[in-house]
Amino acid sequence: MEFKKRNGGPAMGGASQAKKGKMNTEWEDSPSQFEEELALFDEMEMEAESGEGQAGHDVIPEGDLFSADLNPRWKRPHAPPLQPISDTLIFQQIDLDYYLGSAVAGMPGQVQGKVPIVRMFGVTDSGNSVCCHVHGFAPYFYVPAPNGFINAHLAEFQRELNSAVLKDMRSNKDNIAVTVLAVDITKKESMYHYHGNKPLDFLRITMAMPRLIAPAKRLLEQGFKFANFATQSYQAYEANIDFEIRFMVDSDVVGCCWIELPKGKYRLREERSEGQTVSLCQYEVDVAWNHLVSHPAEEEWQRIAPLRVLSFDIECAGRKGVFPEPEIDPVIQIASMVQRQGEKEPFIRMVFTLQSCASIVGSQILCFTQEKLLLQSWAEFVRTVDPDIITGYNIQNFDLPYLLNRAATLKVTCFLLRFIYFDLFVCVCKSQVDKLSLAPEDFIKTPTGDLFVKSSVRKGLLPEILENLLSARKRAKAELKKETDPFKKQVLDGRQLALKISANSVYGFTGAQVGKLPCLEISQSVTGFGRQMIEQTKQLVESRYTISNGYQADAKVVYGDTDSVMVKLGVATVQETMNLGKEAADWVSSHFVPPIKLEFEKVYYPYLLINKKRYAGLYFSSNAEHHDKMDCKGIETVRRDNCPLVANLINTCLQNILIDRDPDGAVAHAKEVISDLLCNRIDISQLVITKELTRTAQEYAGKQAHVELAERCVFTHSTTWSSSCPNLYCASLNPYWARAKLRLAWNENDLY
DNA sequence: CGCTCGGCCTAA
DNA sequence: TTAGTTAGGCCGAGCG
Repeated sequence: MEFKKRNGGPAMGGASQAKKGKMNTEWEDSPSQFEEELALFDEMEMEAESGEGQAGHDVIPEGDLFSADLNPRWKRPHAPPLQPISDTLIFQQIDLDYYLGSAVAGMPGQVQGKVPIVRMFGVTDSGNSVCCHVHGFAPYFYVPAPNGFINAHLAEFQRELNSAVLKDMRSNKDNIAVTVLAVDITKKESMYHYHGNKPLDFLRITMAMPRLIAPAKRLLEQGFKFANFATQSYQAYEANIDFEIRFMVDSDVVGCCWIELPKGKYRLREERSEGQTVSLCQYEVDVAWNHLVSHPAEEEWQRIAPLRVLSFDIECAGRKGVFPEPEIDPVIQIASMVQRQGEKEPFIRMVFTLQSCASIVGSQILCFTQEKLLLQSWAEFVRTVDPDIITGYNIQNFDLPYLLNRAATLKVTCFLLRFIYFDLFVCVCKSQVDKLSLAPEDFIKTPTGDLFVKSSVRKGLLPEILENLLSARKRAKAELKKETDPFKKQVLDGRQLALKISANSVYGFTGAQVGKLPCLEISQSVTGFGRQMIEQTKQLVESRYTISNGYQADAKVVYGDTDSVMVKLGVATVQETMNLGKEAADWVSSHFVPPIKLEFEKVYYPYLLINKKRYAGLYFSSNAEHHDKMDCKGIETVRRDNCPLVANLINTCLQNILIDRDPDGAVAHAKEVISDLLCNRIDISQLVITKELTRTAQEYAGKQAHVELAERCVFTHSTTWSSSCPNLYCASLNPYWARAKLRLAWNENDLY
């Protein structure tokens, strides 16, 4: 479940990112509009419930344990009987992992000892939960077959490798008898480089369990001998593929896709009492890996099952100034909401509190006199609600571990919830050009001198992946256009964005030094092409858009970085600049080989170019009458290693310059701020930003810290004027702690 | 004072 | 066990 793995919330930088335990000493929020809405909601809820004969109160008297009978609506929908012989089982898979377990009778694969079993958790259209055990899939990798290797050698190779791996084991807790399940010969080509479209013999080596892949690879690479073949090193291929991923690729399963188990092709585990089932799911089934059907996420298979999402947040009674510790500080409140995927409102809002608590609008409250009962009861609540997804702000790093540790400290029995806690390119070497007798028109040389064969000779793997991604995005965009349901629209928009990001990231991982598919030639060639294209664009634009060609001004490329160029076209209005910019982009594109093209993106007016990777400007994209925003790149205003005083000052000065067109006003403002600083009229919190400062302030805890910090800041500050450049104004502050150097400099020539 | 280096953060 | 990249600006520290 990806949602659970991630840290929630915005990045705030540094160690203080970790969620703080909250103190319950003060209530700072005043009644808000949100609360009024909740009150309204509550009234409606009351009315609805009284019709069903529900209790009207929302605060449950102290001491009551949560009971599943409290509200039957909270339970997952009843699961109708399932007949594997006549019923097809279809569910959306939301989590996938594997474990080592005993083979199940009637399922394929090894029978003896522990075998790897893939486990999928999912939800049906009717909201019933499914745990599906998938049998018979084993991990494998490849090595090139040595010269002279024939089928008759397979058995000997397998036997030798098997005993080598067995001998290599330090202990054999699982009593593994067989390590190498199979070896067969297949025709394959290495993805790296072009080999003249001639697949070679590779040995596909299937192991009994995933953790045997690494030792087998190591033994083969170190030098392996069998039969009459000399000791040699075998290079392993695809030995670094995670078992889950291997399974997903081979069975066409992708994240959160829909899975179909055809009738008659799976078994239902029924006897709960005999311990057959291992999960709390309503249906627990076994299936052979080659019998499950995975549906590509297109059309109706893009829908989302009615997943149950629990979000929660805990409050601890911390000691003053100390981060709460589960061994000491009690959990005093757990607020939980549960919502079904696709519904607008949560159908459960529950607050579990220690001691009494005022009524909270919109929520039901359970009060406890003992913390132990609170935790026990909440665990029971979660089991009843049976969420598919558990989420919350940083719960993975704070709330969940805290609850588990606290429950252990208090010796709460049955707290341990059954959380799923989730336990190329052508695929050329220069020396090969002669060998494979490639004609010059068969390959191209990139700006970095690397050679790639053209797709007419052999289409690479990466172009294939990219084409698939881009065409899938095209389809998603087309569906988005005709879709009217706003919710489905969101899903489709997310899908097309994800596909775009995936396509862009293809380049990224070829540059990774340690990764699944490193290829420096590709990443360097990509950047090389980028540089070349910028250069070409500059030549083209500056040669065509000139006064002598009848244009208003000589165009000038003012700035460019990696994949973009800023052109000063010299026309009077933003609208004219947009028109000319679009025309120029199309014209330049016509000089590039498709699908490469130059796109018009935006107009900056005015544009303050401070340095490479540092500029600001008013950003116009669609409407020439109004700028969308003041865009700042790389400047103090967007950097987090400056105190707010600096960012605010620079921001105001930029507004003066760009929006008000008043550079003198900017200087005046900067002088005023410096003067305020000198006269100690600046709020110290404007200077507090660095981690060190924040920490120091916490240590002092209280006003005393502010006084001390203020004294030190004023004591250490100094100002300097630059005599050489009247437009450069500089003041440095507190060199010891806060990086608070103010700098404001511009040159009229830099303003476009 | 000027230079280089490492640390940090951003652009793309 | 776990991992996208390079280019580049600015600051502070250390050195001669």
